[in-house]
Amino acid sequence: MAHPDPLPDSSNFALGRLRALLEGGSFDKEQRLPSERVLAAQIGIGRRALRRALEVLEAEGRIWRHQGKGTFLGPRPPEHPSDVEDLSRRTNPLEVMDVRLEIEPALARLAALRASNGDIERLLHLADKTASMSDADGRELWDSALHRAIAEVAGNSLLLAIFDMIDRIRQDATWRLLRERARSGARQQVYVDQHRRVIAAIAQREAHAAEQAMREHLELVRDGLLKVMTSPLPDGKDPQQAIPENTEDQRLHGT
Amino acid sequence: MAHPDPLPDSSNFALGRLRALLEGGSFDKEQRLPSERVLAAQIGIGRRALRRALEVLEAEGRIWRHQGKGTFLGPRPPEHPSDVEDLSRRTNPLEVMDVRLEIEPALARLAALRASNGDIERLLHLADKTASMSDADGRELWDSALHRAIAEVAGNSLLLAIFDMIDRIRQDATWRLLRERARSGARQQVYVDQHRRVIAAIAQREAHAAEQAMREHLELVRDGLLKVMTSPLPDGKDPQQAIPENTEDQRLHGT
DNA sequence: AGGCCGAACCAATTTGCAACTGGTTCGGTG
DNA sequence: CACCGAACCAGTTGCAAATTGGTTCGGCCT
Repeated sequence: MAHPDPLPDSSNFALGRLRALLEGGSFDKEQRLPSERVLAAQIGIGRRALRRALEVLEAEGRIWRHQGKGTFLGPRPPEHPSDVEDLSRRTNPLEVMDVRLEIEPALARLAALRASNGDIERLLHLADKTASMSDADGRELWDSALHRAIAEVAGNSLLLAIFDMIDRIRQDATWRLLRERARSGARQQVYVDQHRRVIAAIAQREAHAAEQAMREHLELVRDGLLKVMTSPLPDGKDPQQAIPENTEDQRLHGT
Repeated sequence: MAHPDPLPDSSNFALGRLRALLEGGSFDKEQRLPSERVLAAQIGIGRRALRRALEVLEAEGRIWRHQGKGTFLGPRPPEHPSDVEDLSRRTNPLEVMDVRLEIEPALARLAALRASNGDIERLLHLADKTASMSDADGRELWDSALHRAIAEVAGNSLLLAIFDMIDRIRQDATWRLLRERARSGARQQVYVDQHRRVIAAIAQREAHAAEQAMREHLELVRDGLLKVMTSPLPDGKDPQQAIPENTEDQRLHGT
């Protein structure tokens, strides 16, 4: 009886009954099955026996179940991964920077190709705002607004949505402390200059220059982040405590 | 009095009063202002006058407002763009394919570097399932599950989240018809072969081959999409009606 | 003892409703 | 004419109730 294949239905009446329903394509062609309580009553068996049969079908990949939702036909759909809280727990700042280095230079290049004069005025205004902020919190807000404005100007709605997802993770409170330290001191002025260089390239419609300027900017941001993460704090605190475990470098194109 | 600068408060008592509050950094250092009704009562003016003053402040970028939420200091945050319905209305299949061509080859390469034997078994099982489906709906489901499994194996949580966003848009009902046509006929068998080639490269840990195989697969999918979109239907229907206006080719790296 | 059923409870999700917010219109007042 | 008060519309949030799968328990039958 130690048969490795769980298919024989001989030992289970409910399983055969369920398979018949599934193959029959019932349920109004919807993917959702009735609730376990209803289904058990329909077949005329107990809920415990029904669940044992459903476990088999789920293991075979014919159905998938989720607490609070129901039981459905077909392969299990992806979990909703856009929750910023969950996601910012699973990823880490270096992953984020690698993806930003992949996305934002392309956005800057597209922005250079499509920016109107009004767009450029708006970017300059945001750059001024960013530079004029005195507190770290204000800098973060306006810096984010500037980078997003560039993404808007690029005119690719899907890339903009991807940027927004990354940006929301970036602004998560967990990493605020880390980024404030990476942004502190003389680095801030360099960032301001780099912002202006990106916008200047966009204003002159030099796509490649804009792409390169953005890449240099983000590489400096990443380098600052790396230094903060790997070097100990002057007062002795351990910076690693704020960083999830997965810190390996994952280049996207370095075949 | 056609002064271009909207700053003079002389004509408006409420505006000066509001500016004083904003500069004073009140409101418990929170970004949220009291509701219009409360704020109007505090200042001692009517709601209509208050709103006129708030319009000026909003145009200057000092505050932003949203119905149902409230009035806040600082730059306007990005609208939540992860709603699949809104997003699939704004983007188009070609934008999606361009981004997929940017993301998924990288995922295949990473998957080749990190796949365990169990992962590879799972990918093969999904490929078999995809190939065995007889109806278009089933093919779509299992094809999506296969591509996502590769993204899972890649092990970069942020890229996985980005893939999921794209995939949810891809599965939107609006484009179902279009993709079914692009997938029809002999093309289906080629897709099956390409899937197996990608998985074979992953199984042999050949990162570059996996990346290239995935790129070729997606390029063929995009070409099929292009043909369907640009050529008229045999029965005379206009395929353009299902496609938003923004159909220009937006390469991400073709400087 | 083992298998099954009914019932109850837990936990995650969806749904519906009430409260609140900005957006708008209307009539009244000085 | 500018302003106010009030009412209503529309979008958002928060919370409680209902629903669902996940789990445990006691009782019944073979």
